[in-house]
Amino acid sequence: MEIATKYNPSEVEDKWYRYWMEKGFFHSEPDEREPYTIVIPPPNVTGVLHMGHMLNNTIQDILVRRARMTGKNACWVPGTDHASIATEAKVVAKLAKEEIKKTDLTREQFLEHAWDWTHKHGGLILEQLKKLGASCDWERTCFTMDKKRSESVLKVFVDLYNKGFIYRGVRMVNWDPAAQTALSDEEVIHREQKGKLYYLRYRIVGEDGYAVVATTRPETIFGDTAVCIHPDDPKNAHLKGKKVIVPLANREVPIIEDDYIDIEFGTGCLKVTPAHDINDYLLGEKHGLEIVDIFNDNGTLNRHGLQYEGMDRFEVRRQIERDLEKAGLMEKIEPYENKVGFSERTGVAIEPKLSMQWFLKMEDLAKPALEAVMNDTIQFYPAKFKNTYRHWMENIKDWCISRQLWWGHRIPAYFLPEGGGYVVAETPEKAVVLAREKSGHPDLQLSDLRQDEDSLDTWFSSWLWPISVFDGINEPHNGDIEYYYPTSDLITAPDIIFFWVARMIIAGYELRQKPCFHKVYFTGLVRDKLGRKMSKSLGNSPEPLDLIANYGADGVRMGLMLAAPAGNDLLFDESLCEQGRNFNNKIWNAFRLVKGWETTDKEQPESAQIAIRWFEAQLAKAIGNMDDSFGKYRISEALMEAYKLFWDEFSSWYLEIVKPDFEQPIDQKTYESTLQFFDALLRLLHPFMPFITEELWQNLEDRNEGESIMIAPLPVARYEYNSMEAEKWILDFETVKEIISNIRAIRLQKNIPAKEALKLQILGHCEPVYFPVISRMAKLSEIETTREKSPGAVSFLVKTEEFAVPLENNLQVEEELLRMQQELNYQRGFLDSVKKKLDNENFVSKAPAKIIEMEKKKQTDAESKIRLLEENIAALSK
RNA sequence: GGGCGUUUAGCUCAGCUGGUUCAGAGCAUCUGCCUUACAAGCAGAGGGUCGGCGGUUCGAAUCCGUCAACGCCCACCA
Repeated sequence: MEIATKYNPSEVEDKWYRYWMEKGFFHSEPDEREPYTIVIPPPNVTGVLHMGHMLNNTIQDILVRRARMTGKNACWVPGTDHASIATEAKVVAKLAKEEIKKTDLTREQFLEHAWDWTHKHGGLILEQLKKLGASCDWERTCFTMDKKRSESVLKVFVDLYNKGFIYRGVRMVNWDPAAQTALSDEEVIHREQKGKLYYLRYRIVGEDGYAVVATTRPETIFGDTAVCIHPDDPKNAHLKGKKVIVPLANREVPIIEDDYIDIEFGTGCLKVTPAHDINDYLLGEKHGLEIVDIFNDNGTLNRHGLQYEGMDRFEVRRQIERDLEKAGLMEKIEPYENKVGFSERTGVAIEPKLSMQWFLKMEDLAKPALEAVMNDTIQFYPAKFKNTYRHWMENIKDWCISRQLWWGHRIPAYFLPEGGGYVVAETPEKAVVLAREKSGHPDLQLSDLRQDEDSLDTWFSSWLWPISVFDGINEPHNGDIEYYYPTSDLITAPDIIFFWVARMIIAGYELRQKPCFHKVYFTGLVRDKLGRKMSKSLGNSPEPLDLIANYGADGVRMGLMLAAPAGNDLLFDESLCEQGRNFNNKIWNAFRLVKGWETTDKEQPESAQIAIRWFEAQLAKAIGNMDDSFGKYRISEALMEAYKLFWDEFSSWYLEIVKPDFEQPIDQKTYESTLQFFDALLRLLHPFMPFITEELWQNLEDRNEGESIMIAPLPVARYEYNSMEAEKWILDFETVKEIISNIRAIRLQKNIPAKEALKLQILGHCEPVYFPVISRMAKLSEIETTREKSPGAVSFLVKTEEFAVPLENNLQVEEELLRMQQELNYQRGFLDSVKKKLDNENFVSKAPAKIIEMEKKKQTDAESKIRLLEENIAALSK
């Protein structure tokens, strides 16, 4: 069979993915096996794959594939999120290009456009995941706004409303003037801003002079309804009880007193704008101040802004600065840095705004969810996120769940024709029934009711995800939810710990009285190799599908996993994919070698027997180490274990030992063992690199239709983890490797060509059973056990045993002497330090016996090494 | 302003409850090899006073204190 010298991923990836799909290997149904469940963090329905998705989904796929191979019934549920703000913004932008304004459309018309857009661009990201090899159960694909999920959302809303957790009220909320909707606190990002601190003069009514007020937002003066000072502030005491005139607006407002004021800040005078600042709002409430809202929903000033009406808030700030100066009402301007909130989605500065919104009371709901994480019912990896979580949960605020958007789940509240009352119901039909009851009008019709215009925060559907994907809200006792819930692992990024993770846990306990998952693995952020966040604007994010095209899906997966210890950000560089690709190639070539062998019934060489015995032990150890690493979610460590096992132990040592001479056949026994090892290695590697392992596994032996490595069991170790016997074979072999490496080093130093066979003299002890291996790997013609080495032989020590390689005309005696002298000096120094320790009475009396034993062994070893070196030096110097 | 975390080889990171897995791994680097599985490779080698200072201890990368740098999260001082 002719096989190319390089692995070509593109030739096999699609083929095997199709095969897996056709055979239904990804699909799961409840059965008697233990379930292993992951729900995907649903990406935005119209989003495209980025490196964060690649990382996140690679990890999920590794865990799912591994679980499947350990005999669990693995189910990975995929799906997408309707992403209300993001998607609505995209649709609005698209309409704008067609010169259609959202305000010109009815809700129904707009939604039609939005669904068109969703159907056109939606789900692309899921297709991209298939290229990565994701073994999702595609038959279970969900969308947060499909029928069942939408019904679930409404049902939960009604349920929580009826339990008294949901209320409606006027509150100060974060207003996004671009999206023109309220946002939750979590959707606001605070950033340090270089701005100015303006000192404005408020003329005192009835006398000369001013109250000087410091503000960062002079454009809000039109909303001022008071100026506040500290009651104990001597420098502003003269203002007590007076009134001042708001500059430009020429309105009189009272001076009020409150100890909320920081006397030291600015002038100690605060302008109070209850409509546009949360603190001012609270002050206003306390002092019964009027509330003047000066902004339109889009961030321009309304009629209260007088001559500035219709201008944008920032434009007004610039203009008002000039106008105040002109009017002589600007005392001074200082540069100033403060934190300003920005919309996570649209990036514009948030406007605190009073408005009527729907809220979810969080305090009681949060309690069991906090408890579950604190007592490790739900475990976080890494655990440091427990702190973050606790802090948030202990200070949790009510969740503003209404959004002034159309794309989303419309709030199922229906207003009565008169009196401002409303009813909450899952369907309009039920609403009518309730409305008739509530209003006392039995002939009330649906057309008499007006449904709330708002829709729900996207996260109000995402937080149900682990339940809703199994339809556990609509059908709380169906077979799927009973079997798959609680889910096993959640793989996500820490930036949505509050948005999503915490709220899912809350929902899990409130709606099912159970955790929604057992373990949460937080991935790091994917950064570039300079540590910068990958972003479109920086242009430093590689295109995932291009990477796959260049390095193969397996190569990219490995590149990501090599860089990704749990919880740390990973500095991604394409060279990591190169390393992944190289590894693929290594596996490929090992396969070429093994498959090229012809077998014979001749006897098995001793060296092969030794190699097999050793590799079984090495394999067992690696399997144990990998189990251990997976148990701790140290996936990159598990991968590195497999990587070294395949490359170093299997390829460089095992295969090199058993490899027959050129064009010679191999004995049947060794061949079979080798195939078994290869099979085991492929299975160990399969979760990391599904495609190449399937391709090679299918060709390693004759397979039947319907067989696949992805449903094969993981290899079982022949020895128990850390078994003494296996340890001995491994340790012995380490010594053998060291002997071989020493001989190879001598060969290189002395410039002896590979073809020239060398002789080895063993002066110390070495088990003869290893002679064939040493002879073969070091290319020896003879091994001799002797008491005296040949003159001119180069000697070396392995542990405390001496070996020598006799050389015909070794001219570099000087060099040899120097090397030995250096080694001697080192050993003497080492011996001194050990002796010093053993002479220290404190050490001998306080250290444990085991440690003292070890120190004594160090001493005797060093002494014997010194003796040997001294003898050798003396002999050479003659 | 509070809280958390990081600092170990050129780079990315392991080193759990102090002692032969104690100074490690991968990559990169250097040297020699185109040795018929693989140059996307093989063989060999070099490289760190474990951020600084102080303390506890017979013994500290590991525990404590302190300082420094960086990162993240939270917070309504205009």
